[in-house]
Amino acid sequence: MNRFDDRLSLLIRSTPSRPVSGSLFVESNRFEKGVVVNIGEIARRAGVSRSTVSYALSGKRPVSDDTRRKVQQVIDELGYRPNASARALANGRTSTIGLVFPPAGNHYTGMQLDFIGSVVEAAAAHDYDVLLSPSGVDSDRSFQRLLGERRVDGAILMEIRLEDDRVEHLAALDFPSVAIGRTAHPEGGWWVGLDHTTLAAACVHHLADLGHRRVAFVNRPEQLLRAGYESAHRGLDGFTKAAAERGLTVRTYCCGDDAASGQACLEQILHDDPATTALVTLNEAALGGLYRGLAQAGRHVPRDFSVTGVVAGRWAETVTPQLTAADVPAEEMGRRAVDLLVERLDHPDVPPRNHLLVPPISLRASTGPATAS
Amino acid sequence: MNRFDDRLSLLIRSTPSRPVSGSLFVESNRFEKGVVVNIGEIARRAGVSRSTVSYALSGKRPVSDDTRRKVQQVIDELGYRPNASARALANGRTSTIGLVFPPAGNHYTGMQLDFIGSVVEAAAAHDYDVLLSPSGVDSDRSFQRLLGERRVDGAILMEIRLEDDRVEHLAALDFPSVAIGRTAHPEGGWWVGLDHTTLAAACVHHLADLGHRRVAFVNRPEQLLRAGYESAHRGLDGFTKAAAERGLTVRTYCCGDDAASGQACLEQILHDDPATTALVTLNEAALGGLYRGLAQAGRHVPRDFSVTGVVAGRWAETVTPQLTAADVPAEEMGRRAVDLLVERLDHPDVPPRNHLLVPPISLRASTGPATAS
DNA sequence: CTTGCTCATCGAACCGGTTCGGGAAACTAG
DNA sequence: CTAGTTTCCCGAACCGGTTCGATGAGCAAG
Repeated sequence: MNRFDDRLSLLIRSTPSRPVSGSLFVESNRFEKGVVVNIGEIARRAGVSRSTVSYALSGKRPVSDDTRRKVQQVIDELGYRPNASARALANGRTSTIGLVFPPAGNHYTGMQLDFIGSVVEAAAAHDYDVLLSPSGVDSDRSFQRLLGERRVDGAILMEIRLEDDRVEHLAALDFPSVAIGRTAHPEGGWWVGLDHTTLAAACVHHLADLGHRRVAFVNRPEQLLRAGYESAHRGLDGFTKAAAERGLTVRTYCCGDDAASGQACLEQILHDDPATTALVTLNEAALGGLYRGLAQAGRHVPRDFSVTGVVAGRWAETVTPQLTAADVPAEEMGRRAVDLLVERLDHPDVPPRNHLLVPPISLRASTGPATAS
Repeated sequence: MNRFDDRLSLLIRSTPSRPVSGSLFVESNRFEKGVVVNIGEIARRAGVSRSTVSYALSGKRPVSDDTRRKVQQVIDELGYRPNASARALANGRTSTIGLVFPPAGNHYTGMQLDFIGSVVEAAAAHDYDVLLSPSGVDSDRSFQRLLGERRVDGAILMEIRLEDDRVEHLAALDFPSVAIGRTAHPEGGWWVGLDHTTLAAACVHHLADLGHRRVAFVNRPEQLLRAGYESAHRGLDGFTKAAAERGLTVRTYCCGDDAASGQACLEQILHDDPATTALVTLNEAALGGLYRGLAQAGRHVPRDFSVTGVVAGRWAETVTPQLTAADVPAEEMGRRAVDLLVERLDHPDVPPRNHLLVPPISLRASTGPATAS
């Protein structure tokens, strides 16, 4: 049985399930009147050659108005759309970008969701599709597929580590990619970053200005810190230095990405130093648990205890009282990453560009002056 | 300048940026020793024909051990991976599934994130990639790309409406797809659904059993209800019928997908009927706001007021007190949807299958007996 | 009536795989 | 030694587009 028979049998098999005639689905290019609709069929019906159809569509060479109209009419009639694989094979571009993020083993946070959403929308605006690749490290199979099999024109990397083999690898290959986050040596790279150092420091200064002297830092899980996640490290750095500068007494904690861990972490904090009056956190997912811990310990926020940190704005507003925090502009970051990548794809020779964002602290309701103890 | 020159210029241009020699990246099949690595190159180096290489890889015809070893050795040496577009063109399968979800105009909820994550992981386990398509309705450009241009082998649809043109369209085309959700007439379709009717009713019975007589229902945004979202409709139905059955006094509300709307909604509830002692919600994103509204009204949960609903478990545990709720098994639903789709792709002739899930109510800390008023 | 030029179109090659039919070599049986 | 099988591999066609060089028609200038 050759390939065409196979195609026919497909047609025949599908027919009984629902009559195809009558309802004209312009999107189908397989079931139209029992004919395979490809560029050759369009050419035949329009009475021109395949190349003419191609040029009529792409506009890369002039085509007379008459034939363009005729071709367009046939295309509309049959609902023809050029096959993406064939096009990709011929011109070497897939019109797809890869979005690389770590697998969900460690739960997704709300921030990641915001990134994904904004990347998809921004990509759609540029006529790119987005292929998701759950790859934490360079050697993941999914990552290999993306690059080795040329499934995407470029990639956006999330959850960057200070030493990130994925970033280095792509840079060495000169493969078009943009990182959401900075490695330890971001010079000459393409990325969109958040200045976690400055933001964490700003939180410390905010609390110090309010008179807090004993402050805890709630970081992402230890496993991520050990893996070298940049936000965890830079945030910790900024916190530590600013706290030293202001002469604060501090303790730092790692905390799992879920509510239960947050609650446990808060209990630990108050156990280690009951005189603690404030905390700074990077851990969005633990926030609910931290609040719960405070409530159970009888500490009222913000009267007895102040909470702040670096969190996506949308989630900071979910808790009660709303969190005073440096709002992670996830939507903007995703959009900018796509814009950079598209620019890089369109102009392969432009020098690397990047954006380092430093959003201000949004004053909401979770911090207040330290009460004399 | 013909295509090969173009390729060469690419090579040349990329060279100065970083020396390629020395570091051997087995994933690259473009920059290896200045030679394009495709199946022909493998064949030449192994001293066999292209078809032999293909058969050695696919195993669709026997190949002698000697040549197989030789071919494999060359492949390993050069880090060859077959081009996905070419393969897709030749055998008509892209090894990609499309995940169709509405654009973020209406914010993403945590539940959607869980779906996306689990679908991506399950797909990876079956060696499929996932292409994201932000399409609410049939006519979206992104949806057209997916199908018309044959970018995917099959699709998973999220956020199903009772009358959903996307579902009907795909069914009419016999295009392999699985819905996460049920239309009004789900018979004979492929889907994974949640029995919102039963779950909402279970919430009502739970509250009625605790003695509550005046109960509010907080639904998804009105816009979604009008659009016909199945969860909003079926949930409302189940709530209304069960409440009638138990003789409860009820009011139903629509509420925006964010904390501020939740707070406003709760104020409205207490304004409309201050004697209300409990609510049922489907609106995960508003949950934080509902809690905040209750706190500000001086109603303690669960002593003065009970809250329950249908919410992804992970998010029910984020609020304080933790929500007693029917936990949406998002992870399981995503996984099952992928399993069904893969089955359908592998065996085009098996009859439609589906799963209707009815998770139990998880008793946590947000409901309690009604206090005599 | 040629020559030269522009414009519109065509045919063929190509992208990088898969698949089918056929054929040479090796092996078996008579 | 010949005829029939089996084993392994090759060449060619094909998937559905894009792109390049060539060609012929139409037209203006000489």
